[in-house]
Amino acid sequence: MVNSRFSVAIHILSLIATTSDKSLLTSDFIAGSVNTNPVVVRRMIGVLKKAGLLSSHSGVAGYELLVEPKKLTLLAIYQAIDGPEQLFAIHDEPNPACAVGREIQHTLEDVYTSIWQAMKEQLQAQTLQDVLDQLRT
Amino acid sequence: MVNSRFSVAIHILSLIATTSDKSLLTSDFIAGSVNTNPVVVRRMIGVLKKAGLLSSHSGVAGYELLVEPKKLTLLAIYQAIDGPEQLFAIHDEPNPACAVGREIQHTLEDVYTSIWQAMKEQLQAQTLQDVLDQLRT
DNA sequence: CCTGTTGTAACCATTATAGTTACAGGTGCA
DNA sequence: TGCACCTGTAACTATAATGGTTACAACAGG
Repeated sequence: MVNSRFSVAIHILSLIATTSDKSLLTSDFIAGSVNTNPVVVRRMIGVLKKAGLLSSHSGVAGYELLVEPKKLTLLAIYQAIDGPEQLFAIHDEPNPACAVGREIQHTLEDVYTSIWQAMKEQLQAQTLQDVLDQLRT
Repeated sequence: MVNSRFSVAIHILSLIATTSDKSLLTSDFIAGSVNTNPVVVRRMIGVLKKAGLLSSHSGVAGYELLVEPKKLTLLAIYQAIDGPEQLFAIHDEPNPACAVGREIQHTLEDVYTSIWQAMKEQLQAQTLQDVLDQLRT
């Protein structure tokens, strides 16, 4: 299982998108909703900020989305947090003296690339707005 | 990134499928190709055996596939090794007092389920035989 | 100036992973 | 029968990832 950063990132962005009073949006408040430590939130926000998804100002509460929820695909979020494109690790240095060992890495990469492509399509097809819509129902 | 067990499992099964002299197939030999420890191989083989994909006999060298490579989908292998169906962890106990916190888990599960379905289709579409064919080229 | 906030570095506890040692017990051959 | 070789499995270890935590410098605004 991959880590929970993608889940946390979506949670944070959803919270920012749905909170109209931006002054409420402190890392402490967000951490309370996510149920984690404020530093974990600030760390994640730093990453999302670097990717251009939101803005923040040192010393002052309030985060703002820089991309409309409708235009923010889950893929963009995934890439912002540098989610892995190779989902499965390939064991190091199989024996090149063996016919299978020599070619297995390349073959597995092809298999995993096809899986990643399928995943990517799913991530591309869903936006933060879709998530927000589901939250409301 | 998920662990390398899926990769190792495919490597092991490929090796068994392509080695005609079954008496060569000791955990030591396989470990040499995978480049790991024989115990790691025997452990993995134990899992694959439990899933009915191959047979082995205590004390005697030689493993045999119990399913034709053409009929052995990567999905079956994936399920044999108990690969995760939830690829992304969802953070525990978001705050139920918050509108987002209350619903986010359920929403994320839906998102991740759609991703898993897409992955599943890819895994279902490829067989061990496809892997073997790619190894030869 | 003081309070509350962000941004970061540093550190820690927990867990997963895979490698390793060790050994009991089966197999088959000299 | 004894030996060499194998499987199966338990137990332990080193390493790395993850997420939580403490600490603090710097900033903003009343």
